[in-house]
Amino acid sequence: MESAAAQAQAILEAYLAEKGLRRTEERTEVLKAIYEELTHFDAESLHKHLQEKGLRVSRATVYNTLDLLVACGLVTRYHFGEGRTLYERTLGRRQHDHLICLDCNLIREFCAPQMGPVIDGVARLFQVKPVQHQLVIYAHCADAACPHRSSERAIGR
Amino acid sequence: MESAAAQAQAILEAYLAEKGLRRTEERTEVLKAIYEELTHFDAESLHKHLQEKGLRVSRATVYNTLDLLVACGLVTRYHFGEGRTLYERTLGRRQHDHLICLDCNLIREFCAPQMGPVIDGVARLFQVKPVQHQLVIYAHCADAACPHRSSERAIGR
DNA sequence: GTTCCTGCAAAGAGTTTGCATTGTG
DNA sequence: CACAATGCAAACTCTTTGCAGGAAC
Repeated sequence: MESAAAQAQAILEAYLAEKGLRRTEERTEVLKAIYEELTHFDAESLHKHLQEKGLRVSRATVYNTLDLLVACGLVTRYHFGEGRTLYERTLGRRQHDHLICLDCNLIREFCAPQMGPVIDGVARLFQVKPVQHQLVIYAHCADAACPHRSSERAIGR
Repeated sequence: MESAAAQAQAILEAYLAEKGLRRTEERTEVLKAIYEELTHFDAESLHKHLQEKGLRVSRATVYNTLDLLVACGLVTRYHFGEGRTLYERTLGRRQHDHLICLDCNLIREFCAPQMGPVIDGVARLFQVKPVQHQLVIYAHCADAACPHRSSERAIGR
C-alpha cells in the first residue's frame, strides 16, 4: 500500500492539473514536509522547519501553499487556543476532535462517533450542508501531579 | 427578577473585591456595553462601539477588561472562522454551540444536549476535568437562493 | 513566449507593552 | 497617599500584498 505522503502528492498533482496550476518544487517540498514530519503546526514553524532542512521557501510561498493545500483538502486549518492558526494533514488520519490541556496546552486527539447524529440534527434543523466541524474540549488534568503540568507550553496556545 | 446586566455588575464587583482590584468607571462601562448591546463581538468593534457612545476607553483598557471579564466568567472567548477572536457574554444565555455559514459567515446558535455525554466520556478516558467545550459546525446553505448568500460577510470570518 | 509562481520587503491587522499620569481604596 | 489602572503610542506577531525576476507549460 502506498504511503499517505505519496498519495497526497498524487492528489496534489491531480488538483493542480485540473485547475491549470503549476507543479513547482516548493509546493512539492511543503507537502512532503507536512506529510512526513509534522502533526499540528503553524505557518511560522513550518517555514522555520523548511529553512532548517536547507530548503529556501519564502514565507509568502508557505502561506500560499497552505491555502492551496487546504483548498484541495490535503490539509485542515484549525483555530483553537489563543487564536493561533494551526494546520494538520488530513490524509491517512481518522476523523477526530481535540482535547487541549489548559495547564500545558498539550493537544490530544479523540474520536467521538456520537458526533455524527449531532451534526445531522443541526443540518436538518437549519437546512444546511455541513462541510466540517470542530469540537474542542478545554480541560485541566485531574491529577495535580500531571506530567504535562510543568512541561513547556505546546504550540498554538 | 434582576436583569442579566445588573447581575453581571454584581458578579464583577464581587470578583474585584475578592481579588483586591479596583472598581473603575471603564470596567463598569465595558461590562454594561457588552451586556446591554452586544452578542458576538471582537475587541476592535467593542472599542469602536464605546467610542461612538462617547465613552473614551482606550484600546489597552478594552483588552485588559476583556481578560478580566473572561477570568471571572462573565464573558467567553472564542476563536472560530479565520482566526479572529470573538467574545460573547455568558450570563443569562443557555449553553449553546455555533453554526457558521461558509457563504456569508453568519453565526447561528444551537443547543446540543447530546454533547454532555460526549464530554463526560472524553473526561473519563483522559482523566481530565473539562472546563469548556466548543463545537463549531461550518456549512453551506442547502438552498442556493439562501438570503444570507449575498449578504455582507459577518464579523469573525 | 505567456502566464503563473516565487522571493523580498514593506504594509496591514490585531494585540501587547512601557511609561507617565490619574484616580481608587 | 500608595499603588493599581488608564491612555497613548510604539512595538510585536502573524499574515497579506505589490512588484520584479524566474520558471513551468
